[in-house]
Amino acid sequence: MSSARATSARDLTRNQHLVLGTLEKAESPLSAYSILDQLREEGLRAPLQVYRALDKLLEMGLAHRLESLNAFVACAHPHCHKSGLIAFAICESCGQVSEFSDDVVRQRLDDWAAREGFVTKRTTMEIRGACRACASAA
Amino acid sequence: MSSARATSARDLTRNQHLVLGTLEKAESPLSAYSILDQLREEGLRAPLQVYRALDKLLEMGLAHRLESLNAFVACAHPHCHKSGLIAFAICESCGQVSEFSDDVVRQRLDDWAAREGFVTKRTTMEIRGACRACASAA
DNA sequence: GGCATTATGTTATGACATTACAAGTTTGAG
DNA sequence: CTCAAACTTGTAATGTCATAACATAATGCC
Ligand SMILES: [Zn+2]
Ligand SMILES: [Zn+2]
Ligand SMILES: [Zn+2]
Ligand SMILES: [Zn+2]
Repeated sequence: MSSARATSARDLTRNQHLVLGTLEKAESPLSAYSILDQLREEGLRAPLQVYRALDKLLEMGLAHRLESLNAFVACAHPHCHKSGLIAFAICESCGQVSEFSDDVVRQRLDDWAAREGFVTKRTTMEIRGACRACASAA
Repeated sequence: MSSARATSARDLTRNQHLVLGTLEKAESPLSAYSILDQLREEGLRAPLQVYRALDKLLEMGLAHRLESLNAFVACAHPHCHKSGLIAFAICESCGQVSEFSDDVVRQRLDDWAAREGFVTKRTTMEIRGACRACASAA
């Protein structure tokens, strides 16, 4: 099998496909358990089924984990993650998440790491606050 | 009462003092439950006693929460948090945490927020990897 | 004292994540 | 084809992190 959709390195399994679909339809980050609840009628029953799918999706760069929320989102830019450092702005009012990157920031952190001899494996950067719409509504 | 130690705005309560002391003695971030375990002999019994103390310590800037670990550390620079943005480098091998700040990074994020109309409340920035000692040992 | 405010103690519960084991699928060597 | 290795899935139980709800005690102001 395996026809068109070359998502990344390989095709998705059924569970991975279901989980990613749920994340893509959502307007806000979802916890693993709320993903599970939305997929009960598809036959999923245990948290591990979701966590296993999420692990692979994170590896492939198709989803991200928001550490400050213990929640997950589908990647907003599946095709351009060259930067290597992604930042998230999370609206605490409406839940919307914006994904962006900044080469200057990446460079400054790389410089710091080089000076300190620190070998970076992964960086998380999360800005919490209110998006334009919610900020002006308040 | 209340003599010398003007930690911040006010003196610490007994529980706050115990929790902060535990964090300061630790060489790595501690979870709330491991703080609790270390304070059983001081009379603490329930998670909430620790979480309440931590909440106040975070407010006062005497401790920080590491979102990517669900753990807490004592602040390394209690007297100079003017920058408003603190980054943490966490060694996944030895657990050591370095706390630093970078005005250029802060400025870039402020600029992004200004462009987007995003009102920032709080920013977390955590670099995971290996410190110099552990990286060269490996 | 009387009353508001703040800190504490205790139990129960909720939310997030993993361990351990069993069973089914796929794939490819022989 | 047959068998076994490698991988994926299913399930139950457990572990870890955090808060809700309620009761009690100390503190400070009038
Ligand atoms: Zn992305
Ligand atoms: Zn919003
Ligand atoms: Zn600090
Ligand atoms: Zn180290």
